[in-house]
Amino acid sequence: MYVLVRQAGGGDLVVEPRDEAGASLQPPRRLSLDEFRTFVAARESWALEGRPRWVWDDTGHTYPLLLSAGIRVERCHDLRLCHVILKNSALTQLSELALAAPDRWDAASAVTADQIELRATLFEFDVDDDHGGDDLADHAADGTGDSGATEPGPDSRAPESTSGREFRRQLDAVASAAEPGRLRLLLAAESAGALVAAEMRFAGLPWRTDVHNHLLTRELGPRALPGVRPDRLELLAQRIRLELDDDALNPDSPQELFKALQRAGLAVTSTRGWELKKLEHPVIEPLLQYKKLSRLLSANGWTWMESWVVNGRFHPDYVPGGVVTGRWATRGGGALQLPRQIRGAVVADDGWKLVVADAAQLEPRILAALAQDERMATAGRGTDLYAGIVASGVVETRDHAKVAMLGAMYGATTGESGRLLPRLARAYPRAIALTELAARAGERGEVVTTRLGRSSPVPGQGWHEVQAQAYDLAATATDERRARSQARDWGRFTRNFIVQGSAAEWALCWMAEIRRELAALPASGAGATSALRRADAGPGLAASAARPAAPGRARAPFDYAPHLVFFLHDEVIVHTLAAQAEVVAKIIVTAAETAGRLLFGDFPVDFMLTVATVDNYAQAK
DNA sequence: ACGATTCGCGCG
DNA sequence: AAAGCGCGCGAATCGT
Repeated sequence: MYVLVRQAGGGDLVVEPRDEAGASLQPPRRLSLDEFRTFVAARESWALEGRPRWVWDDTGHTYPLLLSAGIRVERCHDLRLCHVILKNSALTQLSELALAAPDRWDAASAVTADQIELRATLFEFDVDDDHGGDDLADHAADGTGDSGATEPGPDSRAPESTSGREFRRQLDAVASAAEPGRLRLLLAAESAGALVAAEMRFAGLPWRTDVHNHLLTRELGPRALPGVRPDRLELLAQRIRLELDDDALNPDSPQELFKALQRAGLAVTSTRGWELKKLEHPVIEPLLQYKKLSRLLSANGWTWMESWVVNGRFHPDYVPGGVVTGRWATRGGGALQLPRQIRGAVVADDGWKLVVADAAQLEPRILAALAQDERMATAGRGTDLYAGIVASGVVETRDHAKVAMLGAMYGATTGESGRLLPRLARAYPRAIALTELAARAGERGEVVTTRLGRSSPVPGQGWHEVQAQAYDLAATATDERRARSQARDWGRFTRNFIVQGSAAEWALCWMAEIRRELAALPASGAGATSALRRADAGPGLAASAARPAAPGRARAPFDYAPHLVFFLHDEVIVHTLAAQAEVVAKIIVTAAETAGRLLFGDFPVDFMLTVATVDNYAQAK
């Protein structure tokens, strides 16, 4: 069963039950937020199979509102995210949805990205009453409570909402696909990811600003006024000026620095760290040190801390489906780039633990399964995959195995990676053939598709023009070179797309399973409550252990039950009461196995995890 | 003066 | 051009 949910003005919501085919079961009803909470609670208490899938335009828009009202749902269907998948998927190319002219569902992603400007107003959500207003007027007339007053179904006299139409269009598209099961799983996983993203943002990553400040002070020296370098940074700047004999040099300016390095007789082509590292000169060491520290200051210094950490929690804005491959992106705060240097500031609350889990060599394992390459899968069975490749005698060192594999998946042709590739191809012909196949398709401008059915974008108009130009009679050698190079670029993209995209699907399934199992844990009850009480009573603990609900915010389950707090492509963190850490770790491991089966059935590939139960993130790995 | 682009570097 | 994929972000720099 499905229930369509739309936000109405004044915080009300309009609900409309739909059957498996998307047909209306009851006329839409308008509910207040309180009524809606009761409505949801009743249905979420049903057995899992009976629980509805809540269908709405945009999880990132609607769900935060529900979360702050203390409402959690088990599963949803995110029309915006699912539309993008179905519109582009090679599996639904002939569906009405895919063939339709671009409409507001295609513009939706761009619009919401601009609309949502929550940086300064964490947790202050406005109800959207701009779109769907026309439908609302009709539905509002139905009143609340008197279900059955209107004839249900698409033949209903009231015009169907755009969301309702879109929903049925999406169900039709899925049903028309050759293997609807794959897409169904993908849409469910994508939508579950959207729920996770909203919940993680809502709960936040535990962040100790005092520890962060301590780390910064130790590295940089005490905080300085804006525009002034902290001591240690200034000292390094002085040394750099001295070594390069340039009193006025600003080491932050690549131009100035480049000239100064040249003057000092260093043959550099840029000021990049990796290039400097190869040089011998007294300025190199302080310069590299300076770069490292100045990066820390500008990217994750005190300013960052003050803008992104609220009440001991970092609330990054995750963007599910933000990357074409299906990976998440983030907006603001740089959550996917938290440098190792400051991970020590991610500290579990007192009496709590962080369970940090990371999928080991995820992408090569995904490749092995995609290609049904049993030899490669065997190399990774029960062990580090790269070590397994070494043990099979394919290459000499783990480092070689890794660089060769990455090169195969990214399309490296030169250097060490390129040299090792033939050995990999001999040992794992199926896997390497698959990457080559994907690359060739991309070079021809064709689309490739992930395991569950997410397809790569078609190269833009400019791309085709350049290709066409190379075939013109008047084509110059430059035209041809440009076309070839561009084709190879796109080939490397599609080569990587199938692996990165399928890995992203695995990760979504993994997370969805974790989320579901965590929610199914028996309420931690006495243990949790007493832990919180103790913390409340203890003066030293009060600040972090018992997190009082922020003003105007309902107390969410995340304040006492184990919950996901971070996700980074192939890594998750669960924040949990210490007593439950062990069962949480078990859930995470089992979820990885389940995700593997969901994607690849019985194909015997292991998805190994590194799991660590720690007090702070820096202790993991 | 200000938006767009480039550089450089953090993460997977 | 590091050696190949995908990102976000801040500061410097470019362009108008």
